[in-house]
Amino acid sequence: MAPPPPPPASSASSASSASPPPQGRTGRPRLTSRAQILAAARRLIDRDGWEKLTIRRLAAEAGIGATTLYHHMRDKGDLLILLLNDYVDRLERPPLPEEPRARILASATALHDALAAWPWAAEVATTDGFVGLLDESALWMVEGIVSGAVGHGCTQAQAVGLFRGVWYYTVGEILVRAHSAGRRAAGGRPTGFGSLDASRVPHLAAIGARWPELAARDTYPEGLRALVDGLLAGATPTPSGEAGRARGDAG
Amino acid sequence: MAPPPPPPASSASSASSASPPPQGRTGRPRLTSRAQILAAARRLIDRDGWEKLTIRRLAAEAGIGATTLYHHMRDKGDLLILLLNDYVDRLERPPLPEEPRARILASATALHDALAAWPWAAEVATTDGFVGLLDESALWMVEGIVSGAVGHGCTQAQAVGLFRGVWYYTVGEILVRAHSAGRRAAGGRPTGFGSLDASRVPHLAAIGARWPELAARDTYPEGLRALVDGLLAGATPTPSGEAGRARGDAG
DNA sequence: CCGACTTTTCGAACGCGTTCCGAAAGTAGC
DNA sequence: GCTACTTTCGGAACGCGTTCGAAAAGTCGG
Repeated sequence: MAPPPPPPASSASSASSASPPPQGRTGRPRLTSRAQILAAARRLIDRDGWEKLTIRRLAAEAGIGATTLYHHMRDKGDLLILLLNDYVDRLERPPLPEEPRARILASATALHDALAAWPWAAEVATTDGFVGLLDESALWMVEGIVSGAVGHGCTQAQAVGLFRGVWYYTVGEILVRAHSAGRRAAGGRPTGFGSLDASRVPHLAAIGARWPELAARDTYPEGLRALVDGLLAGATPTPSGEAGRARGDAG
Repeated sequence: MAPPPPPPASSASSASSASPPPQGRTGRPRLTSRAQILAAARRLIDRDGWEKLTIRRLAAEAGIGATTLYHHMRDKGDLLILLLNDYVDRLERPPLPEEPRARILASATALHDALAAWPWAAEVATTDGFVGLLDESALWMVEGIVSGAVGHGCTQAQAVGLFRGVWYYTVGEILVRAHSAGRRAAGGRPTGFGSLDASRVPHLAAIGARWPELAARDTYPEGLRALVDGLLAGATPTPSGEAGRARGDAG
């Protein structure tokens, strides 16, 4: 029954720093470093757009065979996470508020904005253990949410639960936004709103043609506030360790 | 700035009923009906599993050429939505509570459970205008959420906003769950929890190895309740049409 | 110097979703 | 019975992510 969502880990398949083992290594030496591949990927994206980032094109840009790339990364998702860490690394890190609730909201908004500004985030954001694949330089957003929850009096379990709720809501918004934008860029129909049976779905029929207008608004902040307030209200305000663990969580 | 999320429409590219134009039609007559294709798809899924549902295999199962399928549906996403509607049609429709908040929760849970039980939902749930592609026999879940919101005193804008919040949260949970389950089925590493810098991310470091255990719990219901309560609390309780539209929504 | 051993490189191939375009098979008008 | 016209059919091909296996290029122990 319990779904297995993103757990963190220090360094998984895709580490961040280019490990320096050019000394006394056995086997054929590499002709291309990971840094060179990432640089080629950035060049390719800047020049042709991120949807043109394919394995073969990247290999051509880097001047190597396509299959050689698979000795530097497990699959394309790995490459995207590498690029994401690289992108977040360059991001400036704003100061977070001290007040717990404000810190949660600021951290979540930073997380959301980082993903929203990264058009190809949708392709990896739901990877198993995604959060655990982030560099420590990106984990400050997760830390901000968890620390805010703990600072408000949540137990560890409640804090992780709050983060997961925020994560689900955020990643859902990002993915729907990304796919809508993609289709909208293509020649999509305006999705008018035709004949709904008013006796079966009266409220939807009443909204009718207004739906597209209403659904086009950016309601992420309101939803985030509502979610966080609701979760914080359900959390025990006893700041002592694990007390009251039976309340407010899946018992 | 405003993202364009799922708007409904009565019947888009993928209608539900097999239209009956076998009379006086010009052009070459079809050898295969849409119903036959869907039946072949269900057969294929039941026999080999849904991950084996590919265009070519489906064509072979239906006894037609692969490219012929594209005269019956726009693309594979269309096929999946056809199958989803077909699946939801057979679903029993539980009675919904009268009380607005309870109706919202019941409708959202039904939506969530329907998607969660449909393993390939993740591939289409974020399609642009997804909700609008649903048959009326599936829209009762959306109607339940919107009607609950309106019944609580929300304006149309607030009701649509509430639905979108619930939709984002739900689809995020579904997608993360689906991708986690997929990887976990394969030989995934246990995602332990290595060495985090306690001075940079103290709370994450403190949680440490407990994260997987805490993240494995099913916290969807708590998050849903929190989100709905928060959004209802922010909505104006004036049940008169569009009054108070400036409050609680994107002004 | 020479065979193990290890690692990298990459051409060939697979199955995928999808597009192109010519051939086939009907109806409609004459 | 012909000639349009319209629609369906499906083989060929494209680019995609990914796997396989053989060749290449180093280190190491003797």
